[in-house]
Order: sequence, then structure tokens, then C-alpha cells
Amino acid sequence: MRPSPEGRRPAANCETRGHYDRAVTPTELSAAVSAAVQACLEAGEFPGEAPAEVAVERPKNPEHGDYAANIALRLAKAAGKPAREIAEAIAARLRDADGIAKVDVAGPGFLNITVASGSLGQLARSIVEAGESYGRSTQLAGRKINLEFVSANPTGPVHLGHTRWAALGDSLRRLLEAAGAKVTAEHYINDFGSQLDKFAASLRAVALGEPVPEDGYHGDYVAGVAEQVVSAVPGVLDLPEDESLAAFKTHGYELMLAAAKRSLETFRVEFDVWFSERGMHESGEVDAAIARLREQGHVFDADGAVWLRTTDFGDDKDRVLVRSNGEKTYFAADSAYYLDKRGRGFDRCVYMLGADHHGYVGRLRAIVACAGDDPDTTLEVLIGQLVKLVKNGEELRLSKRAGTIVTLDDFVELVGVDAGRYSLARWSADTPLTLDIAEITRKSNDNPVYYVQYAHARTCNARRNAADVGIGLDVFRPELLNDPHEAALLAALGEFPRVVATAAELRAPHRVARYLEELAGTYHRWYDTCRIAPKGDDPIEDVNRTRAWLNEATRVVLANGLALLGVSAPERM
RNA sequence: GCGCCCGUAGCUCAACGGAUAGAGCACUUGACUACGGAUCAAGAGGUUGCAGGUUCGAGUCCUGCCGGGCGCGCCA
Repeated sequence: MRPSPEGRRPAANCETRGHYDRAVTPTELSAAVSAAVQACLEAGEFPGEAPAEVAVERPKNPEHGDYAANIALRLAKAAGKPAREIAEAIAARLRDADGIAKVDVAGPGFLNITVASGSLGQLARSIVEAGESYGRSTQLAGRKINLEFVSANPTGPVHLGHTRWAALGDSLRRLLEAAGAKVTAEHYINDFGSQLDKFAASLRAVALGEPVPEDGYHGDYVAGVAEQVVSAVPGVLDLPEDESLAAFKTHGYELMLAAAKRSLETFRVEFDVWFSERGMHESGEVDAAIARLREQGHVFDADGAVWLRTTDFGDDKDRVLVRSNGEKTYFAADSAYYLDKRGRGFDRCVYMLGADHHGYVGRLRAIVACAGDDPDTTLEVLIGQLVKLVKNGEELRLSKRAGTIVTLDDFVELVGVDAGRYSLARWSADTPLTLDIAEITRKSNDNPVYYVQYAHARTCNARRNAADVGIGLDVFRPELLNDPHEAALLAALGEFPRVVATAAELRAPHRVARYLEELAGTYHRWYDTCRIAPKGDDPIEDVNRTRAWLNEATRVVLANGLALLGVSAPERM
């Protein structure tokens, strides 16, 4: 037995041996392949340029080794040589690298890499030592990102249409932070303009028992809000109409805003900034923005209105900033809002919109271009397709006007926060989504969230059982993790950092969910085959003690992954 | 009409341009003296809407069709 390597020593009795000291992670393997390529280039074995990054993947087919690289195929064209020849040259150098047991050239020129078994196993301990930080990276370090999502109007409850972005946006924030970015989650409040007046008129009408105006708000919630305003402001109905409406407006707005915050908080979605549109109007920021755009030569006057020439930057028509009646448009405020974000130092502004607002993309890009920025660099618009809710084969329509609203609160009550967030986060945002209430209400393994959560609970249970018979995290002999199920589990665990990095890069939280489902399955299969605590009175062996590390490593990854989705990782279910 | 998105197993959906297109549900058959079975093993299920193109390689990229969703205001 040798002492633990310096700097990493969680337990007193760790055993490590020779070349098994270090885990061969996909990242390190990628670097090793990269070095081999570099060496070949320097030796003139084939012409070409060193690629910035070499992708190393875990192949689906176990016969293709622990990891596979397609670098030779990518280099073949530029080198003017067969890919297999290039692959052989790289393989020859790669075979000398630490921790690599075997390198084969397969198919059209894939490098199939098998790592030393102990090297693979060492990963279990690295993960346990890394704990919550396993999966985090610094790839986006130094980036300051503004994430705007939900931005529900304060004239109604947060409903299912917002909910998809609530779940995805919040997960994305967690993902980007895990990738090292500085993220500000922001909720824009449309608290300026005619909608709030219509809302106030609707509230007052309901309170008076009068019919709600045709273009007003007809949802069931209106009566409840009206009632609260009446009890909060005694005599509000006896005031002159304009004063009464003002009171309904102010209080109604505050009640809706508070309700939105509460609903989102319950859904574990928190915003750093609640940004008021009205605030920009009152501070003169909107006027200043229009003036600035005019200075830059993008503003013109026509038909008594003030316009921004967005067609210069690809929009399909020019847009009005100030209407002929003097009112500033929502678009004017949005221009100011973008400038405000940039003024606060964000190098990237991400907007998450529903598919019904995708027509806004051209305008946003034009704003950015008018401001002198590159729309492909500082702006990013994510479009989420609409969510349909089906119950008994019938679609529930989501419309504030129609009054048949499925609110975020309803949704949470129906399926719970965990299942709700997971159900919404598990699909790519650009697929139209149909959720069957019956299906996601069912609390069984039909719902993947339970499958993943159960896997986590199972790791905890296994840990308790192991502790009961005296197995803790002490002896660690990674070369004993040699069952195929263990190789599969280790390989899956090793993928996590890249899954997180890719999900962050592609703004695709669903990749984390899909990965967790795969990991949970791999874990269940391992658990079924490889015992941690020995059966009955069988003696406790080093392999049992070492498996406790692998079990714990799996627990860490499942917990870290679920945290990225804002879903709880229960210790018991 | 123009623009964006989608079309993959019976259903809901995955798949940074990579090897034999994968899961779950539903269906069929097994493991119930089980480290909690909320689990596992096995089976069946496909011309990735159609037709061309790009290349070592296309579900993925390009073009044209077909089908579906959503937008296209001096509304927000």
C-alpha cells in the first residue's frame, strides 16, 4: 500500500497503485490524442494543421473500445492521404500515452481507444472528491450573460405558456453558471401602456357587477383580484371614476406581480432582476434611447410618427417608435431595454420567446445592429415552441381572454414541482410539446423523473446498507472494478462534464435530463449485477469497499445533474 | 403570399456530420426467500414525409415539393 498522492486525500486508508493513480477522463484523453496528432504533424508524417479541439466520444458499441476519436477522418482530406493511414500514425504515438491499454484503427479510420482498467476505475474516486464541483467547468469564465425569460404581463397569472421557459430558462441559468459564466436572470415587466388600463377597467367593472368591457380581461381570476383590491382600499368604488381606476390599476398590478413572484418561487425559479418598463419611461431612458438611435442615423419621421429603419438590417418592415398621437411603443421601450442591458455590461443578451413571438426576432436583430452591435455576437434569441396540454384526449386551450387558463399554480398542484420541471425540461425547446395530464400526473415509473430520482434514492439506500455492515469510503482498489457493468457505469459517469458543457453551449437543458435517464439505467443494471454489501454472511471484500466509491460517485453525479434541472434529489422516496 | 419551427417505432420524443437510428409508454415472455421490484432480463416494432444534391460518411447540411404549427398592426 502506498500513501495517497498529495493534495487529494479524503480517507486514510486509500490504496492506489502505479499507473492507476490517475483517472483517464475524456478531457485528458482528448488532450492525449491532440498531442499525438501534434507529434505526427511535427514529424511530417502527414501534412495539415492541428485542430483546435479533438473530440473523443464514448462509442455506443462496446466493441469499439472505451472511447473513440474520428480525428483521422477529419484530417484526411486536407492531408490528401487515406484516413486509415493517418489513423495508424496517430495510433502508433497514442499507444505510448499514460493509462492507455490499447488503440485500434477501425472502419474508415476511427481510433478505438481502450484505457487501462484501473485508470477507468480511478474516476470513481475523483468524482467523490470533486463532489458538487464535478461537472463544472471554466469554459465560459469571464462571460457576462443576461438571460431574460418568462416576462409575464402583470395583468394575469403566470400560465402554462410561460412555464416551459420558466423551467428551461432557470435550468439554463444553472447550466451556464456551471460552465463558469456570470449570469443575471431577468424578468421584464410590461407595466406601461394600455393593457394595464384595460385590466383596471375590467377589475372595476367586475367589482361593480357590471359587464367586463369587450377588449378587457375575462379570466376567472379577475373577480378574485377585484375583491382583494376592494378590501385593500376601502371605498374604492365610491371614488370618482378616474381615481377609482387609478387605484385598481396600482393595486391590481401589485397583486399580480406579487402573485407571479410567488408562483415562480414555488416553481424554484428566481430572478435577479425584475425590470420595469415604466421605470425606463419615467427616467427618460426611452427618450434617450430614441435620441441616440436618431444620432446614429437610423431614425426617420413619416406620417406624423417616428420610425426606426429596421429594414436596413434585415427586418421585413420599418418599426414605429413614437406613434402619431405621441405615445411611445412597446418597441421603443424594448430598444431602450437592450441599450440598458448593454450599459450594464452584458456581453450577451439572451431572449427566450414563445413561438408566437418569433416575428420579433428580426426587430430585435435590427435594434442590435442599429445600436452598432453585431446581432450574431451580443444577441441570442431562443424560440420555444408552444406547449399543449391534453386531458382525456382533448386539448385545453390556454388563453387569458377565454378564461380557461391553466396557470403555473394549477400545473404545480397537478403534478408537483419536480415532475413539472422535469417534464418541461426533458424535451428540446424547438419541438412543439404535448403533455398528457394523465401521463404526467401518474406517479409511477411511467414518468422518467421518478426513474431518475429513484436511482438517486437507491444510491443513498445502498450507502446506508453498506454503512450498516461497516463498509465506508476507505479501501479503494480501482482495478477491481472490472465487471462490464462497472466499465459501462464508469464511462457514463465520465461523460457528465462534457454533457454539461455541451448542454450549456447548445442551450439545451434536455440533454442533461436524457443523460440522467441513461445514467440511471446504467446504474440500475450495475446494481442488479454487482453487490455493494455482500449477500447474507458472505465476507466483506475489497471489491465491496471499492464499489461503495462507485455507488457514491453515481450519487454525486445524479445529484449534480438533478440540481442543474432544479429537481430535488431525494434520499428516500 | 412572405418568414420561423416541426415531420424519426402504434404514441410522446432523443440522437455536437460518424460506425448496426435510440429511450420511455403500450404490446409479448421471463426474474418475486428483493443490499426497497419505483428494479432487471429478453422479444417484437423503422424506406427518419417525398425527390434530388454536397462527401470518405446525411435523420442531421443545400435545393425543390408535400403535410402540420406559429407569426406577419402607428397592439402589447
